[in-house]
Amino acid sequence: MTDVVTPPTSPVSRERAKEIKRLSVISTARQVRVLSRAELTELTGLSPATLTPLVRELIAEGYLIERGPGTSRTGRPRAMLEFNPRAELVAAVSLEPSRLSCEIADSDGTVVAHRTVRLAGDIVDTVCRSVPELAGDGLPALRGVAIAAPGVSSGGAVRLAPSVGLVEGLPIGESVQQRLGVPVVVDNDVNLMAAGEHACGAGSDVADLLLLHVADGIGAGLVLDGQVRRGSGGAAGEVGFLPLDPTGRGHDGIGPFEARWSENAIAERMVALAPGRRPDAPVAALVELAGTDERAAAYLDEVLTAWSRLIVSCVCVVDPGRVLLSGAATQLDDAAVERLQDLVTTAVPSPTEVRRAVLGDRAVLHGAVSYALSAAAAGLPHLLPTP
Amino acid sequence: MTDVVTPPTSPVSRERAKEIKRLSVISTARQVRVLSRAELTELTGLSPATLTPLVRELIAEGYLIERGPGTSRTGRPRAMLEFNPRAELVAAVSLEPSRLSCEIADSDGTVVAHRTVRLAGDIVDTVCRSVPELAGDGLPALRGVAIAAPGVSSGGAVRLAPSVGLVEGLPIGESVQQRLGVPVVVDNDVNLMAAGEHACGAGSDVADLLLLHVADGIGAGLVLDGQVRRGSGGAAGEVGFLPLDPTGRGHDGIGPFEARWSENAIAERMVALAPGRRPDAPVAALVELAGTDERAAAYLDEVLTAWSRLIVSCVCVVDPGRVLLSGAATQLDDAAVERLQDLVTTAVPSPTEVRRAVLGDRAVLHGAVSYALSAAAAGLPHLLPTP
DNA sequence: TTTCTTTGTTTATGGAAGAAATAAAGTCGC
DNA sequence: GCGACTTTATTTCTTCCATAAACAAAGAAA
Repeated sequence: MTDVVTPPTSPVSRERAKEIKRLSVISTARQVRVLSRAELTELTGLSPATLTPLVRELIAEGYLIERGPGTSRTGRPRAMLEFNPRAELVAAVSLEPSRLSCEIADSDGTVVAHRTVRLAGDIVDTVCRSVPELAGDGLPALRGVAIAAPGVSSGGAVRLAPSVGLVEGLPIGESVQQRLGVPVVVDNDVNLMAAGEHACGAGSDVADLLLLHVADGIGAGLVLDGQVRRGSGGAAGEVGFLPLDPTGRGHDGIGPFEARWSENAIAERMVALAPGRRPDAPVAALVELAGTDERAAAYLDEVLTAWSRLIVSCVCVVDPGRVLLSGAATQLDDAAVERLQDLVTTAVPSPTEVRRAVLGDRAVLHGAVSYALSAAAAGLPHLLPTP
Repeated sequence: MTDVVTPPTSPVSRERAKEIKRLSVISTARQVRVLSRAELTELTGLSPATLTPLVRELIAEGYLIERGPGTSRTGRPRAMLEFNPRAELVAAVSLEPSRLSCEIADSDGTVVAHRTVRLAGDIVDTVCRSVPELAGDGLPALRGVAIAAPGVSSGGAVRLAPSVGLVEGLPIGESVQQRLGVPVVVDNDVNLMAAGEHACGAGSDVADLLLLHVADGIGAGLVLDGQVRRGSGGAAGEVGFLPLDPTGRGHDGIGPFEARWSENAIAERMVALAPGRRPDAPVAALVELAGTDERAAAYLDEVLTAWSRLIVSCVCVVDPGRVLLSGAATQLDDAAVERLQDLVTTAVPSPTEVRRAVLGDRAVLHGAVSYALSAAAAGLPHLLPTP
């Protein structure tokens, strides 16, 4: 919410109108992938007379590629146009403690180049050197940069930020934007995952979803009405702080709830249940052990109950309709997911689907792509029918 | 999210452009109230050449009234234009068990006419007769109708709906819209209150807020990024179902939490604490009694703690930044509000302001006005997700 | 009065939207 | 194989509007 000063830009200026039409065509083509001018006429509502020169322009710019005539039963065959995903590149930067991973992807989410660098010196500087290097001659096609930071990214408690050297309130996004000249979005990694699953994962068919990510901590990403919602201080989804557990209070960086039910906590408990080395995938190990060990089964049920209360809380507040399990929670098997679904259904006033996220590691990347592309279209009235 | 059959409307057609400009001017004038054409040029970005005929048109339609020349230090004095709130009327219909109250208000929220009728026969029919009657010769200025229904209004559990004779899934909004020919919005009364406080109450300066309404039940209304968010099934804000209380489960129409901490429950407890007749304003009575009676003070603290856990839950999920106390919670005195604020602050990761709502009974009305005006602006038939 | 300053209106001009005619490129019927 | 028909793409032409610039209005200052 940075646009406060009404810029003296007219609402329907010539440039804006042109921009809107361009984006309308590009965005439609991005979705449909291969289509004819006739289809563009139907989908965008633009007249053929408008489209002819516009499409010519987009072909010249490399957004569209003219393919041969398509099949047609009758009449003149449609000259097919194919959207060129390589015309739009996006950089996804992931800040981790002491490392920085950077990926260049096209608008399909196909990674064109990637690199991991050690984090030394100024973050902004590192990003601004890495991205152009990696993009290479594709740099002119760069449409946006999305930076994923662990923890809360803007305002609020920047609890994990110090670990990657972020100074609170440092306008890292703006700095990078000014130096690279493209839109930059900085956000929490969980929010990006939610955006990714919404764009092309387990939530692509709905407008609202909640993604519950279980890792070292527990966080949620919220999509409402097709947009990631961050709340006033960017702390939406800090569900680890939910007051579900009467014991334990205070916010010394970790919420009372997440201390007990995070992947870490489960791993520790697993060591107690099945002595040996700490499992890499503790939840998967727990699920497996629960098939034979009674104590493990009981503990699994405890975990599911705890998570269900988390989910129920979220559902009661925002009614997302769909909840995606991410991170360690993905390791649950079908039976466990179904159990979780039952626990939620009996406690909640509105029908809610619980399922696993599907993008895994690639969720953040897809979210970054989605962010960067929609950042390019930002500032325009939303004119496209949501899929 | 019914996939609306993509209307072949072009994104920047002539009509749309005109409509956008008109709305741009009207909405600016509505905010500023009295301004000159020169100010309109600055604020809307439209050129003087565009404004001259447009303003003339709006004057002819009664939206603007030309006043005398304003004061000016130098140069030609500005001819002031005043926005005429009476040019836009809005109907707010409130469905209650067995009654239906209907108000006609201008865009200031000033009530022009009101009436309460007993609910007999078809609701749609009653509404469609009452509104035009009440509007009288102002009917052409009617811009929208907002219908407030108790409980969840669409999809989800229509728990209170049967009490007002609603059939589940009945498209009451569409029916009225077709017969009256203006945009109609149907929503939960708590959502309308939240919209009202956001438009011109205790939340007019922020983009996000959560309104906690305590009455027979407990419900919350959620505004995120300037819009009321209803969730996928319209059940967002059903905070009475939060799993905060280990005891009591199941959703037989009333959440486990709200059964214990609603106004009703407090009233009953008050009768036990101070034998006599059941107080009209139990929370106010409790606050007063707590000054002298120790048991009352303890109970008040219990209530505040319970409410604070409710608030904390919501804040952790959506981080609204501001929480407004509505309904019975408005009866808290400053000290109690401050206590609540403290309880919330210590348990929450993000700074959050707790204060009383200010519109009281008029919140729903102002919300209805806000809804109806923005529905007219969006040109959307009705904003509710169809189940 | 003259001149200056700001405001509002009117007057060209270019350029796009919209509609319709035209050209293109096939299929189908005979 | 040839013409009629169908659908698609482009071009043409008219109309209308955004932009800009010139112009008129209405007072204040000199």
